[in-house]
Amino acid sequence: MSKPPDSGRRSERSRRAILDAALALVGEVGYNKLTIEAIAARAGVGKQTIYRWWPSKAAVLLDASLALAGEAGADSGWSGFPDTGDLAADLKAVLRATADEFADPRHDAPARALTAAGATDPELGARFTDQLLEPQLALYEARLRSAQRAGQLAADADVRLVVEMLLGPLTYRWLLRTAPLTHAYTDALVDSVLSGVAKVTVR
Amino acid sequence: MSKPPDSGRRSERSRRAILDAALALVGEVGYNKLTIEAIAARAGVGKQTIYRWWPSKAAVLLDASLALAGEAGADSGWSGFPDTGDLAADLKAVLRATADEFADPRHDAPARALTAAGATDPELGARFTDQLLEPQLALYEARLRSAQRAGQLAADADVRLVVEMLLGPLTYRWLLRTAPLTHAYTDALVDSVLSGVAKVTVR
Amino acid sequence: MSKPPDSGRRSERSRRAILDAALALVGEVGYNKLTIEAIAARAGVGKQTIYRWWPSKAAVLLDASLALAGEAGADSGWSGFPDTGDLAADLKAVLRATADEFADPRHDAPARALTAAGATDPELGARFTDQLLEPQLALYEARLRSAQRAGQLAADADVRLVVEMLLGPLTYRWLLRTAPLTHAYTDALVDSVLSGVAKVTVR
Amino acid sequence: MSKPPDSGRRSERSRRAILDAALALVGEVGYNKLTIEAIAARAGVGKQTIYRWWPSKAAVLLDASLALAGEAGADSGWSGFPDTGDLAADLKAVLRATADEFADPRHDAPARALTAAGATDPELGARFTDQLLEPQLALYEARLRSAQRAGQLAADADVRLVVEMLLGPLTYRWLLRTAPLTHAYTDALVDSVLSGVAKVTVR
DNA sequence: TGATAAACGAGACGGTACGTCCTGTCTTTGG
DNA sequence: CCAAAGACAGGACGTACCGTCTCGTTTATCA
Repeated sequence: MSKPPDSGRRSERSRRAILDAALALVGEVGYNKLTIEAIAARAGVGKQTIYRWWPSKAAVLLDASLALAGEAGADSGWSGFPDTGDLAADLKAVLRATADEFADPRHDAPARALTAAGATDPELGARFTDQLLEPQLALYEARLRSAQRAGQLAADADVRLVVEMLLGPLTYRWLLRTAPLTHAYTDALVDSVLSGVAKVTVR
Repeated sequence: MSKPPDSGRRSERSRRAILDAALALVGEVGYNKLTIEAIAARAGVGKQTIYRWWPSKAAVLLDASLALAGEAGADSGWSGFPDTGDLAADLKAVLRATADEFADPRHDAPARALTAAGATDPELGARFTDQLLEPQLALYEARLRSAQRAGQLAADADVRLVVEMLLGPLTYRWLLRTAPLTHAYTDALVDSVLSGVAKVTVR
Repeated sequence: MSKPPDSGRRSERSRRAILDAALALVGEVGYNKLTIEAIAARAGVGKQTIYRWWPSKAAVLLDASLALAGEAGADSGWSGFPDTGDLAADLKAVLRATADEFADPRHDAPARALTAAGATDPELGARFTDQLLEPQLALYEARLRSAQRAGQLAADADVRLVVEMLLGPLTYRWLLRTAPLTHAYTDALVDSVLSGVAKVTVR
Repeated sequence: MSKPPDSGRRSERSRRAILDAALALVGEVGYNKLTIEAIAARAGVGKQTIYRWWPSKAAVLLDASLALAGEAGADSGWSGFPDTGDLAADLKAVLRATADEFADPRHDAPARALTAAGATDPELGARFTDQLLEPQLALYEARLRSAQRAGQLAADADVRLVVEMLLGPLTYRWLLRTAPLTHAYTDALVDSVLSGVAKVTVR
């Protein structure tokens, strides 16, 4: 029966310093060499203050990424998903932006670390998925449903499957580094997903 | 000037024991808690014998997975990729088998571990990709090119992109555990990739 | 310029609870594992209330021992040192009582703790000596001076030295646990101190 | 079932460095502020190397003191206890030397630390007594028995008691710092112990 | 009889050291 | 003459307390 700490007394100053230090360090030394001790030292904080509020370095990084995502959203005024009426164009725009984001080291390092840690640690993976991933996927799904209503997407299409057809290949390339993430690639991906790759015979 | 060890004198007995111990332990305790010391103890081997031949625990696991893949191939008499002439059927069969393999804990644990480690460590990732992944991708590509020659696949389709459209979503679901890998899912994936998801208007 | 706290507002309830907790805990876990945090928890008191009034756990224990000694004195109606006119008998009675007290765990634990702490920390040692030890020694000295006036003790004897000859060996055995503290031992000690151990030749 | 380490493989170099560092540090910062971490750092040794061979910092210090005592004995060619035939003179010489030793900070600090630690920790105390103290006491006892045979000491005197009458008061003054350890004091002590302090009436 | 100021309980904080575990290297020894 | 066994220097782990510092909450004078 360990009692949870009183979050009312929590020091916001320390919380921010820890998240900032974690983000900075994961970029500098990588996830494997990231240590709680180094985060504490960089943040000017006692180790216990980290252990009091987070169960692992992965959890710290998850919160740091959430904060980063929150700021990024606020900064860019990205309230939602574009919906110009042209599904292909909208998807291409978003996938290009996503590819660019993956190319930015500030996001790349923590995103890789979390994805990898989540793949290995189911509990963390669940939190990662729920808190960071799903909200994004929901935006895609909303846009796709709008397209369905507009008659641009097959009415019986599995919206979730379509999202994964778009993000799966992109994530695959990014994570496994099998090839660079160019705009040409994401554009081709959108086209292929929408129209299929089988040879269309005259009917 | 460290001299590379004489691979002629290498003990096959120890090598196998180490790989087996690594596979067993990664299943028992997970990758993060897998230690070289435990592998050595389980294998009845001195630590130095591991350090002599592998640079890291990830490298041990990579070799262990290669050995496992070799055996699996030999066991099942899987010489190649089916080519019955029906592209969709062949892809569905292979993707079903792949999904089943991901569901087998003996493969799941090391595969997750290596994918995660490779995502974080570029050098290991490169070896993982080259030695384990690419050979498999090549089989898909060969089958797809055969389909192109047979007029079942668009002649201008980017074969590599198509492979990623098939394996990307599958890997995405597996790695992030967003949903279970059912045969219904893989079948739907193949269909969607081949025919596209956009509403086909009468032309 | 830190202001000393206002002792008028001091909570007697807390003071007693702290001293009691300290005595109880030193008996349970020993001095080395005695912590201010545990004392505070046991006493149902904030840590600051301890730090406000005592500089160290040793100081707390010293006050606790002083209180204990006060009570013990009050309980047993021990106002002074016996003076029946028979020096040897009086000393034996007191040394027996002292030996018995050392055998009582309620006194043994804090006494050992304070003696040990005082041996290592000169400042604490000085307070321990002045406040607890010297008052007792003074009683011995008074009795011995009375004996000198009665012609039972050599007029030129160094009274302080004699006290140490009585308490030194006793303390030595107790502290170093070289042998049990029996009444036979204390009796023999008194006799030996008074008459000496050298063979008395006929003169 | 933890296995004891193989003492055959022990590094003599590390052992000496640890003992030397412990002695140096206990003199510099005192026993309470002596930390295993500091000893390891000063000795250029991993902490584990200390924990492998000693259970506590007190045990390290005990071994260090044993080594010191061994050297001191070897250095000074102190083969035994003087036996000139004059018991009083011999005892005075040895007690003077003992008092001088207690005045030497190199011996004072570790001796205090061990005595205090042993008073609090019975197991350590037993080792301290057996390994360091008893061998010295045995020398006193031998000299006293020799005096008994020579008719200088009462034949029925408890030799152990006499030793404690000599060392008890000395130790008492040293440990509690009630008064300085002068040669005048040790001389008076010897005389008082031998001839007693009671007024000798004409017989 | 309230106002107000201090001491109080609670406990988060920046730190230090603990004792354990593992890393990767080096050394000894037994088959 | 290897290779197992394992000691070594190093360093991070997660925990326990240190002594300091707010937080509200009692108390308990004095205005």
